[in-house]
Amino acid sequence: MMEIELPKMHPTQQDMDLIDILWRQDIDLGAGREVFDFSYRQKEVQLQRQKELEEEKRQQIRREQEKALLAQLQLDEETGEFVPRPTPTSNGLTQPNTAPAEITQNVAFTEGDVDAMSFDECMQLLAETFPLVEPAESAPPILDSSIPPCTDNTHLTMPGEIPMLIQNPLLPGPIDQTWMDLQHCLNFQEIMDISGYGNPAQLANVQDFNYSQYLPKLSDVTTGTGDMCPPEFMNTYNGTFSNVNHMRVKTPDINESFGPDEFCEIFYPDLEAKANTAPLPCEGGSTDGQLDELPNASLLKPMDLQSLSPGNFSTEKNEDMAEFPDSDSGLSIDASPKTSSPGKSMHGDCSVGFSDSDIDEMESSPGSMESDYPELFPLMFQSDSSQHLLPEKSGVTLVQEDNVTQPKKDQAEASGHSKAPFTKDKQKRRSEGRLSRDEERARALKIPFTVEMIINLPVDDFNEMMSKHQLNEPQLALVRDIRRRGKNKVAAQNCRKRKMENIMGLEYELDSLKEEKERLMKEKSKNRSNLKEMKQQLSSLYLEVFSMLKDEQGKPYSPTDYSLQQTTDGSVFLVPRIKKTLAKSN
DNA sequence: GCGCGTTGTCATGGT
DNA sequence: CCACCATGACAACGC
Repeated sequence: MMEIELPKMHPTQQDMDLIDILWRQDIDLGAGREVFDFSYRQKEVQLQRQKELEEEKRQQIRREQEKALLAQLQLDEETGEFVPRPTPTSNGLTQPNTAPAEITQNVAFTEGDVDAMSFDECMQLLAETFPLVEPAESAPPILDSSIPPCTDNTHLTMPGEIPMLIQNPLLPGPIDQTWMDLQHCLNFQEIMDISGYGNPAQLANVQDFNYSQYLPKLSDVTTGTGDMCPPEFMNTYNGTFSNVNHMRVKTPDINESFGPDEFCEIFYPDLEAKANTAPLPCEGGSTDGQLDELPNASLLKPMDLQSLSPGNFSTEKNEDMAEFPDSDSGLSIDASPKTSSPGKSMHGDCSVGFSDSDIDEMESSPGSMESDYPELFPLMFQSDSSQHLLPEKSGVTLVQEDNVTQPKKDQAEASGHSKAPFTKDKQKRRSEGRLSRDEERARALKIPFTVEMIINLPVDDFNEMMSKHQLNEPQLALVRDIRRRGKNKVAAQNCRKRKMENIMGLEYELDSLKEEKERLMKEKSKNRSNLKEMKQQLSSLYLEVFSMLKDEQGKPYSPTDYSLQQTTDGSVFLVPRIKKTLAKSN
């Protein structure tokens, strides 16, 4: 429908299907945009009466022209439609009312190279245009099922001979208006979009396409609208048919056998059932795209990185030192500097072991270590970047050189240590305890840098800092491992944050897609109901037109024997259906 | 003691 | 080749 809002996000296939359907609906139903121009239609209505007067004068001339045109048509036995013949003939086709058996349906109308459309084709077109309702809507039983569906819905053209036929002045004004309404009904959904559903003023002000020139003569047209049309349609066409309401209904047979309801049931026997049960094409369909509207940006906004302020470490230093943790992660103090994996280098000759007594000793006098190595402190201020990283306690952890030569704890020792009874304080601050592990190791190896510096200094500064100190292999290995672990820890934190943000974004996206699906489902349901109503009104109008068509004997035309065909230029033809059966009998 | 979440760490692959 | 980053996997820890 016109009120469809284009998805803000990337259109999914489901969206595109629906849009395509609705787009075709607007185009294929055979009306130009000007049909819905209210002012244009008003102007046309005013001109209509003048044209009617002129039509009276031209009626006689048009009759003769009709004879000439019909003479150019020949019966196609396969489709029962008129086929333009190269050379005019003198048969009785010029009087279709008197010789209906000789009128045939034009097969060319149904094969795309002509623009005439029968009512059957209109219904086929509707069924094809709205696969949501029914993918392959069966033709009504009373219609010629052999008529192929019109495949070229948008570019129907008239053969060269047909324009001569449309000059036939056979239809009085009311029928003319009725046919305008019929075309209007074909575009009913567009009308509803423009003026709201069932706006009688709009519906009545349809433009004059001079249909009356192309319809067979209706010398005794009567109206049965009061019996045949739904109340809303009577309201819609009160103005249109005001000049013929006085006429007496003379087609009770049609009313009885082809009332609007019955007619609709014939044409759309399972419309409602299928509309309710037809699987939704979007069910389970992809819902790709449409994500632009998702405010993922805010959700995915990177969180602030965890503060790496060295002060955090300093505040816990005493506690951590008091409870020197296990070295399960191991010291990367391998004899070989190439070995960077602490777990694999645990058993190096440079490993440092810490006993509880050692821990207590370090805890007892942490500050004394700084005083023992005062010459190392200036290093902390070599670079600007390192200054802010300097903890208030300076983080310099130095131990006696002999500790370096002590056997390093291996993994088993570390695990055994971890299984030793922990104090409650340590259990509270696991992270700080883990973080202090590297500090303790650095202190054990007398690394003259803080862990924060080791981790956070840029590469150049870090290398410069390292170059200014002669560190042995265990110290270099430990520094490298501390830096590696520290950076990896931050990376892991960022990675986990991103993961959580992605999860949140996906959850939000899922909610948005669910809402979009629900909205589209409601829209589809509304479109289906609108289509159903449009078809019903079209059927009613079709029957109403038939009720007013009379032959020269005053007999009504039967919808079972005749069908109405309309061209894109508004020309309407009354074409008999019976030729198909005759052709089959042959 | 078990389950679950958090955190640190390692291994690995990519840049 | 090295440094760095990203990430899965694992283990320790805390609740």
